[in-house]
Amino acid sequence: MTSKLGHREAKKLQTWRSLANAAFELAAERGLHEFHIEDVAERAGVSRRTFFNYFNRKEEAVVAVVDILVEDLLVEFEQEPADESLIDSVCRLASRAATGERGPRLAALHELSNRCPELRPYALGQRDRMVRSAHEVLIRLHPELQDTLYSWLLLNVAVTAAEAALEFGHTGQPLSQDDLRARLDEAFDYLRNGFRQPADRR
Amino acid sequence: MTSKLGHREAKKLQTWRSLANAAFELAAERGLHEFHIEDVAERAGVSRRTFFNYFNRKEEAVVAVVDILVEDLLVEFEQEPADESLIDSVCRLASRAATGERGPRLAALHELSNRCPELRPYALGQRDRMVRSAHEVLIRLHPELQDTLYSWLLLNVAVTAAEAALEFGHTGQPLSQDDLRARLDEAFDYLRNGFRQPADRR
DNA sequence: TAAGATTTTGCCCTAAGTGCAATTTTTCTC
DNA sequence: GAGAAAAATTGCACTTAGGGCAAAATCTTA
Repeated sequence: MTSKLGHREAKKLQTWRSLANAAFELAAERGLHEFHIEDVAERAGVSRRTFFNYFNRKEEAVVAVVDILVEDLLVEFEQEPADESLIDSVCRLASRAATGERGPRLAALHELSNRCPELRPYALGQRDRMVRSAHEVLIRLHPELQDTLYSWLLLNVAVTAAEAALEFGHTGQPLSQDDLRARLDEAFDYLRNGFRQPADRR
Repeated sequence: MTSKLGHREAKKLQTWRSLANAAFELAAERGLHEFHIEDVAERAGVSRRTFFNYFNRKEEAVVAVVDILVEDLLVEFEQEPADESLIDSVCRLASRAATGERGPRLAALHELSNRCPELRPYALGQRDRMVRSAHEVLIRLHPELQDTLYSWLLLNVAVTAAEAALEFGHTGQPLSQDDLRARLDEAFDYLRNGFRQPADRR
């Protein structure tokens, strides 16, 4: 990740991460409106003006933690066995995204954007960028799928499925890892076999 | 729509629409940054302060036109024949959303949010709210699907399909109605029959 | 038509957001 | 390793967003 970066770029990445983490923590602790950009800068050990060199608004910084969480996912995705069914690869990708250590932090952000409606658009923007990055990787792995509806739909649908699995328990308490995996399996079963009426399938 | 509203509420709706339209027009004419909220208020014939009684930010007002475009769609959706396959209903809903007179304006907003990255999060937020509204209608029609992954996934996937069909021609010129319908059919074919590899299907 | 409820508006203040130039930090070259 | 070049950080100034508050205007109801 940080492997081949000069000192300068490493430091930039470092402050970027500090700012993103600080913003996320503050939002999680106090709520989106109960802190100022100056607070974020201070916690990140940097000046207010510098914050604006990295982000345009508070909300952007808060959701940016997702980038930190998923960057290694894309690397793993790029190394999937090429002979495997694409949908299996994507399914495992989505599964890894929603489970493991990532789960709690993603869920926290998710809950945060439920509590603060102003945050939601930016969370969605983040999701959108994530899908596009994944799509680029996918096209690099399968150039023959360039400009096909299939590739784009598959990824969007996979992320939607993962989200739905995450969000589905509207009950407040987080899902267990097993429950989450079961939901993901259900969702991907629809993807594999088509959206017939649920009644048809039972 | 406007049928059973008192004079007061009708007027509120009226100014809401004026503001949304004014914001959208200004954004389309000049670009998102080349006008101020004061301009929106002026064009809508209302004070600057009043703008903030309806929207929190410029971007919200710009994307709000979508609400005006889709409100009648949901009414139609609610009146679908109950004995029809749900996926057929949803498919027709998506098709109606993307084609006809709505198409150009939705495409315009879409293009606008490509030109102005700051707008994109709010466009996504709008889409999200739209899906949720549709989901509420769907649950009213099919209460047995409440709290199922199926209903939520189906709708998300349908909208994604419609969007992908709209967006897919990245070529600048808008798609013909026939092309668009063909893409929608392709997308919904995946939904009906599952996401096998494209190669498996030909 | 008068009292009550709701919306609009103006005033004012804080914080967001940005250009610019000075300053500090890193990189490059010899 | 010293000094020039490049890039990042910072402070300062200034415009606009965003929103609280109370007065004015408008609508509703009896």
